[in-house]
Amino acid sequence: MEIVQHLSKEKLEKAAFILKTVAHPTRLAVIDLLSYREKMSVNELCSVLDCEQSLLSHHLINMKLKGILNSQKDGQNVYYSLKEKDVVKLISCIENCDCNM
Amino acid sequence: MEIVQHLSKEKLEKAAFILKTVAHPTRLAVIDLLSYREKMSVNELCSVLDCEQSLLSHHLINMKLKGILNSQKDGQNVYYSLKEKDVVKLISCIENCDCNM
DNA sequence: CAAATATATGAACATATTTTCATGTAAAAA
DNA sequence: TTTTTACATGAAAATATGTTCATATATTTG
Repeated sequence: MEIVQHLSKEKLEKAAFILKTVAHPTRLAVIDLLSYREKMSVNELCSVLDCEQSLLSHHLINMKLKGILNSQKDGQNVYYSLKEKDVVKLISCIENCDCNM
Repeated sequence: MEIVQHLSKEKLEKAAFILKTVAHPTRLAVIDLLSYREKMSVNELCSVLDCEQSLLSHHLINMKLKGILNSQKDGQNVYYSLKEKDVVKLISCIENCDCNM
């Protein structure tokens, strides 16, 4: 009886890495919003999400760094958009789960 | 121009919560293994995953607590199985993502 | 019953993540 | 050209998570 893992250590680490950068209410909300609106400025996101500017900035920059978001400067504004659109699927995927809390 | 979030704070928090408990290489590996094998004992998981017993136990109990796993004692062994099978989808879902690292 | 095996537990420690706050920079407006 | 607006940055503080280690408990075996 031989049991082997079929997912490599690298794949597991990459998957965990992506999941971790998504696993936060604010960041999920950003992803969700950007799945409906092509792009949004930091300010717009700030007010919709009711999140402090600096904190949101940290989140956005982090998500960009990790390949999930894109940013594009236009005048004073910086518009963020989804780079990795597949992450949106994670949301609908998780909505079916019925885990305890 | 009115922008609203369509996901409630509760939904976002629940989703982030589940994603967080999944977002770890070892825990992902457990989920993956249990998607192929109905159930596995702590010992089996330990050796396949090459993970220290106590550490794995902590992970398993945590996942059980959070509604992802089930456990069932049989003699000296404790068999863990997937309770929330939908989480398996997260793995294939994430495998398509192409984020930077 | 003593020893061995399988698992759990909890505290201490290490590390990582999140949040806050004060301040910096660049563009636009007054 | 000062002020305002939008955003970024970085360090400190707060919090959460992961890991280790020593030990406990239950079950089985000799």
